[in-house]
Amino acid sequence: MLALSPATRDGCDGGSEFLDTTCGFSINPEDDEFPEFADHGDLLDIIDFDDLFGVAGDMLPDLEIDPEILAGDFSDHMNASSTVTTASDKTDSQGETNKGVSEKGHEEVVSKRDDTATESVTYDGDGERDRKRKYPSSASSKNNEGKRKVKVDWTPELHRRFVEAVEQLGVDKAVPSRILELMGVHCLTRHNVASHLQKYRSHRKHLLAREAEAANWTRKRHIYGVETGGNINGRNKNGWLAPAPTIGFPPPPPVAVAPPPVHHHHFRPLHVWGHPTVDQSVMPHVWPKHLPPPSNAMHNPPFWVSDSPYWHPIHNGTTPYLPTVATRFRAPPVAGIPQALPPHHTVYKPDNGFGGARPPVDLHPSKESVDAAIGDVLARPWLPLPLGLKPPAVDGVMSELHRHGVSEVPPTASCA
DNA sequence: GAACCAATAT
DNA sequence: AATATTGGTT
Repeated sequence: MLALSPATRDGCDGGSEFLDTTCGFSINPEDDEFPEFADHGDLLDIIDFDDLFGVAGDMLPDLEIDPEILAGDFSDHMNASSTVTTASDKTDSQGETNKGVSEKGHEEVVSKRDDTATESVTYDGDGERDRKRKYPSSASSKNNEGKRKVKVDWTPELHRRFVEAVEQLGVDKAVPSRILELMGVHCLTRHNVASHLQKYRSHRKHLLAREAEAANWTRKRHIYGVETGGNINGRNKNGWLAPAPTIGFPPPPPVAVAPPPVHHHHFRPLHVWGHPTVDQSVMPHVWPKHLPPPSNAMHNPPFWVSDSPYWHPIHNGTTPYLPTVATRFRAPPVAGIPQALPPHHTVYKPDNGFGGARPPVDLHPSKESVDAAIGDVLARPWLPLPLGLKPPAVDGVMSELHRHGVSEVPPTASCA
């Protein structure tokens, strides 16, 4: 793979051999692991490769190899040094100089393709799939006369810095040039950042709209539905602060919160787009794939399953945190362990997506409403299911319980 | 020249 | 389909 330079921001971790003052990246000639990190046990923990690159490994950041290197013996170069430098001191069409990256971060993930290269090479750590073309023809075939357009690989680390910069500036005041300054990643051009910013805003807009609708839905629950589990006077029944007004979901419990997954020591790895953090392998096959999973709590029950998708603001305690739908899901109560029973399940109403007066019944609830309804069910599975949701088959439940060591099921609580 | 947005390419 | 880049406009 590329671009995992273990150099730290203060350059104190002995990763200097990987520290590239230009836009560099590390290549590992090994297929299965990243031996250059072998001496940095923490790094292996810090970096969740599955999160970063997806289980399938097909969303790996691409690596562009300097044509000069490609012209030569590729493997020799790889073996000679795990750092390959490209895109240094190049000028893009705007005349902005790619000054290169002086990586001071924990794990620099910066790469940049050079379209003048005749080949784009991807190293994804998989011998079977270690090279592939991406955007093979664009600049090579039609922009070959000296223009040096490079395609930026917005790796999670790069994006993390981007988001940090945006948040630091404020989303409204964040303009490409300022972002670029704050990021301190000099191999990017203003145009690169502008493009990314455009997408970021677009995504954010979408996200906010979605959350607004979810919040709207929640609000309607309060207005029309039954009290939903104890949001009283801004606090829920356990005394936690109510969620922010625009966020319709409860915040993570402050005490009973399970620590984040143990492999996330120093930062929560960011997603590559389209690659959810949640381990899909633990999901029931029947789970609708467009819905967030009901957490893998059955295996390792966190009470708070949270993700930090690529585009989301970084949740480091100092920056705003926008919970996503996925963050609403908590572990279902364990069979046999009594829990305080909230009064009722919410009465779910179809949602036409608009607030205000009681909406006319719409037989096509929005996806958000369905998501929220399912989320609510998962949060309070002991309550009757809302209309339209079917309980799982008893057999399935029993076998699942057996799998988790629950062989005895107490008599029916008959609270239906 | 910068920023934004739409179109286009991959 | 998602994402990055390019090009046009302000």
